[in-house]
Amino acid sequence: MPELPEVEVIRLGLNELIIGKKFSDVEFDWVKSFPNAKNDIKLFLLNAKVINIQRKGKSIIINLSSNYSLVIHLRMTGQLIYRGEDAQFGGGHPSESLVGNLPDKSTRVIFTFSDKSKLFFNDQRKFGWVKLVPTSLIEEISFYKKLGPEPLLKSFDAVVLHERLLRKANTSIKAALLDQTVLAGVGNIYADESLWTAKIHPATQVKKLNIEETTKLTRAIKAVLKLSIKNGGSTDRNYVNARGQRGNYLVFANVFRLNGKPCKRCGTIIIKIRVAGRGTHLCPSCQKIK
DNA sequence: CACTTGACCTGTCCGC
DNA sequence: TGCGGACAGGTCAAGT
Repeated sequence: MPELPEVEVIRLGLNELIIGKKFSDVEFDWVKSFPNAKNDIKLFLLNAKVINIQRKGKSIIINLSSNYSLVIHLRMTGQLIYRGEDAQFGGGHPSESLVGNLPDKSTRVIFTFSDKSKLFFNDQRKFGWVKLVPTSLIEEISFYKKLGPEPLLKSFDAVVLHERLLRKANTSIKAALLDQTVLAGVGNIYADESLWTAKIHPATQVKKLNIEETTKLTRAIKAVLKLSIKNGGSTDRNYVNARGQRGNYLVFANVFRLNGKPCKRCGTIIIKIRVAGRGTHLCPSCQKIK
């Protein structure tokens, strides 16, 4: 669920909250949530300071003064929540947080900074992970080697998307958009929203798209992602930002989770089908299969 | 080789 | 009320 906009909103929050802070302790009980921690944390995490925070696709990279980096993937249900030193509720605004006292039963890793504030990695379904890797080796991570272009860069345009789609000619456009090697950061919510905006049926074979449709789709992807970031991302089930607050994008959603409701463009009832093994929402009038 | 399916997990919801 | 099963959907490994 955390897709590009949600991860970007977390990054922006962490940028305000933890830059310059020094790690003083780390605790974890679920080994798979922090698989390589044992070997390296004492030398390269404790006493290291946070230099800056990046995002690549749906992952977060916290660069440290030790020339190591924490690489974090939230997968389905991961959360990164900062709490100030003065309260478990954090920041003195418990009512703003969707999350109660921390740690709770889905807390997997607890980072403590030297000022006693904490960063909690919560992950109900345990699919997410934190890894500590040398900063110089980040580009060698196989996931990053294969990762497609960032859709919000100016350099990402219809020509680039068309090129990336060439080797996926026989699959559906929805499967292609979800494929992180085609482009980075789009997941189920924004794939459905972008395809509705561009008036393309999600099951359309990639090779049947013309340049006009690819251009519309490129614009739609950028617009949808930007609107979501502006509104704090999508809280479908349990996404929260670094302050534990929910996002508001789904107020603006046009199809996602709106099956049974009228299409905002034409009034036809939105349906939910399965495409590429995923729940897929579309307007059967606006988005015709070719 | 391209593409699909299953595994990884837990919580929620639905039908019986 | 309890219980089994479907479902949620990101990524990798295994299978077709």
